[in-house]
Amino acid sequence: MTLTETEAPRPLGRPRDPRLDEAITTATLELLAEGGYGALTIEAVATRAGVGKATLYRRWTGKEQLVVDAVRTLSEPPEPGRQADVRDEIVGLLEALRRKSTSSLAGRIFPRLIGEGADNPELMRRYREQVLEPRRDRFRATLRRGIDQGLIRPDADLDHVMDLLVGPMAYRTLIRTDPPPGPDLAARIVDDVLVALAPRPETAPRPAPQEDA
Amino acid sequence: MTLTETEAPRPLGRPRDPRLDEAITTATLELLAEGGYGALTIEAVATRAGVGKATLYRRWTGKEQLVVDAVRTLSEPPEPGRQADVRDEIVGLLEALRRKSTSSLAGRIFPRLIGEGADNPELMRRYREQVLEPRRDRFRATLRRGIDQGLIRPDADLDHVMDLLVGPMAYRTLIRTDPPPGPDLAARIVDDVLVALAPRPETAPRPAPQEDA
Amino acid sequence: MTLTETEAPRPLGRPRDPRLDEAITTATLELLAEGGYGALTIEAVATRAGVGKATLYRRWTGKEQLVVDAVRTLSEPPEPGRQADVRDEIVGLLEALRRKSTSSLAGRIFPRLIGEGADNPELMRRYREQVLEPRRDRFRATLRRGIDQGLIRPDADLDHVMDLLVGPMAYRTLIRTDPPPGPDLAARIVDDVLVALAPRPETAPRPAPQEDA
Amino acid sequence: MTLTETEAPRPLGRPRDPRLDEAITTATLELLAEGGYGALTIEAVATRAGVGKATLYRRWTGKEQLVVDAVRTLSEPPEPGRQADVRDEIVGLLEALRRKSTSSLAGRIFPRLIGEGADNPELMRRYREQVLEPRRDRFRATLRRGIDQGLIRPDADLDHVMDLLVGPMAYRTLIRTDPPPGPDLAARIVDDVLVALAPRPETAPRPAPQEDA
DNA sequence: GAATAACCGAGACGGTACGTCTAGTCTTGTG
DNA sequence: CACAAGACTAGACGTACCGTCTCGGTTATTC
Repeated sequence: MTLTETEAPRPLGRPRDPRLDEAITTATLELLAEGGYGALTIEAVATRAGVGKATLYRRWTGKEQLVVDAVRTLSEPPEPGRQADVRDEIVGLLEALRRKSTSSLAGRIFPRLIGEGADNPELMRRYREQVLEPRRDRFRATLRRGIDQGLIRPDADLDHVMDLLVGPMAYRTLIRTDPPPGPDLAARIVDDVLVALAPRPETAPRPAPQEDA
Repeated sequence: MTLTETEAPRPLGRPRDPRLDEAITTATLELLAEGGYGALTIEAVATRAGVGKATLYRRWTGKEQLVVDAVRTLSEPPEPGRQADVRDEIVGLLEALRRKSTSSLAGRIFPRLIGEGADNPELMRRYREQVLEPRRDRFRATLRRGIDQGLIRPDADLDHVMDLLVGPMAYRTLIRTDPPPGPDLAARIVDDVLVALAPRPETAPRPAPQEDA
Repeated sequence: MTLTETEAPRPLGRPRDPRLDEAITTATLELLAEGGYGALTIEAVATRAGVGKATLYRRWTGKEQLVVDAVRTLSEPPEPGRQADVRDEIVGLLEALRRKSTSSLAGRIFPRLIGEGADNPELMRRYREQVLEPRRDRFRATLRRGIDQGLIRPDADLDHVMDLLVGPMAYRTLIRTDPPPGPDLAARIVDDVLVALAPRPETAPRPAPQEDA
Repeated sequence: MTLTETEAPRPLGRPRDPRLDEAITTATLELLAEGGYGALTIEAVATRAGVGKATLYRRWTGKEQLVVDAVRTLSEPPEPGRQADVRDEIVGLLEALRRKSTSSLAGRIFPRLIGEGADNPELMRRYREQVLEPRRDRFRATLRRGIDQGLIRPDADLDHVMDLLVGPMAYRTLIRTDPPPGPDLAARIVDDVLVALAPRPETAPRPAPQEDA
């Protein structure tokens, strides 16, 4: 049974040189590191990569797409190491986010993507799928272990939980950047939020607002 | 006692036409609304405002400053109405943020500012001082009332509390924009977070993580 | 005695497809006719001929050579028909030149060759040898008949005579193109010039310039 | 009676710097002299003239117009000196044409203009009006003196006469460039052609072609 | 009321990057 | 080897903005 399946139709002509992808991506990241987004021009990337501009436009439609791809290769391993203690693992994930955002190149590029994304839904979609979602999957698995261990209510909406945990950290690294968030922030966020998420059947989740009316 | 004090030195020459500030700001906002940040060029602003480019550069040093100022005039009233119930008032403040971010012009401009700000600390500083801080002051006053009413622990770090409340909302409107946050999000955040902030002397703030070791 | 002589060394591999020469030449002429020299790009020729660019460069070194060859095939028959009257035959040759220059594709291409030739002696040489000289040979034969018939002085420099006859026509079709030369121009040139070339032993060819000295 | 007339409306804004016209023209001619038409790129002209590309495009619509203007300034004085003898003066004019065409920069540029002109009537028109016609006016005046002195028939069509004289020289400098025309060519052309143009009431202008029938 | 000084609209200026196009070469698989 | 397809480097094209400068001309204050 020789199922031919889809079988890539093998395009005609000279195939694209796969090494150029890397040369271009590297040049992109170098330029970003050296001069920020403002110094990232297509012409500079092409020159630094030793590549014609046409080669660049053949593979990416513009600067933003190029940056997304470059950043993706940069941010592959979101693995903070598996911890025995789920709470510590969550802290580790948040702390990894802080370190990445405050120190590295990614910390300069990420806000740009947010900015571009506001007028460019396609860019945002690609970023979400290729960068954000893989990380969220990783995070979600950890939270599931938290449920198994009785740390988190079994009926909790894990997406919402992630919003509560990641949101404050993102806010402090992107928007309220001054004073810069310290290394204890992750633990503070986790401890505060986990209180609310703890399985506590005997406590009313909402402390009677009518006392104020 | 007529203290002359600093007394503006009264500059020589023809004074600046104050109406032009408004014309320029209006043109800026219109262009942003029509074509996004990419369509916002100094030349287009000048043409639309019926003004020479020099007049623009006489008053602002560049595009970013112009945008910050324009946005500031746009976002003056952060007043969601004073509520009797503090909890409802906090929900109102967060919901106002969501509505602003998801619907209006500001929702397109704000991410751009974040992006520009990453490489432009001066821009970020101005934005923080002129837009962010006034809103935080407003929010902080509300939280103080929450302490007075016994809703929030008296020793809570209010800046941190704001991070916990605003962070998730910002995260959902800026970064994890899909699916878009709904009108119930503000209440969910507030209810979850306030549990953790409630004055609860008899409860350990951290629910014994050793059960997992 | 089978003398092997030069005996083409019979190249290895697949032989060149002779039909492609024609396909390329045809495509070249079509493009010239449609959009002029500016529309004649190597890529367009290759596409139209259904041929790879390499095939083109394998046979011609560049655009100019290609055009020369294409024009040559176009302008093969310079035969205006043999006339009994030599004077009429000369008129016919000049008139053929006028018609060719003012009406056809060649009239657009020929000036280009002149232009390219100024910086490209090799091109000019090929053009001269392959297009010009054959026509001059034809013309020269007619003039020889003119000498035989007593129309032209036997000691006349026929190359110079051709310059005197062809020059004015070329000038009117290439340079002083406005107003465009009419069908009577050939006869006017021939009649005027032949006066000077007539065998007239009793007349001094040069009307005594010493009267002015 | 204050006739307002047309009165140039005095354009708004900063006036164009007239020195740049010259800088650009000079750069154009230098580049043409150094590398021929192929080396003449708009970018090179702008760089050499120390000028932005926009400045160039503000004043000329393209490369051809720029070249025409540059050539015009180059070829202003077509004055070979007024000779007592009209015949010598005509020889001088033709010889000046030969020298210009075979030696100088103009000799490289002129053929290019012919080439471009074939597909670019507007360019040809400008060239004719700004370069050619002034020279022809000069030539025509000389021919009129020739009529006055009895050298040329009073009823001669002077435009046609110029074609007969200039045509052969142009042909030898532009098209049949090999062998290159020598310094005696002008005299040969003039002497031959003037025979045909001489006032000769007693001679039939056409030497009986019926002898050949 | 004349001088002075800064304002104003218009638009030229040197630069820089854009995205497209073509030239001429190189690299695939196929014949 | 030839061939079609098309990737590749190089670099010019003409356009768009940037931020500055230079005009003629307009308000204000100061002498």
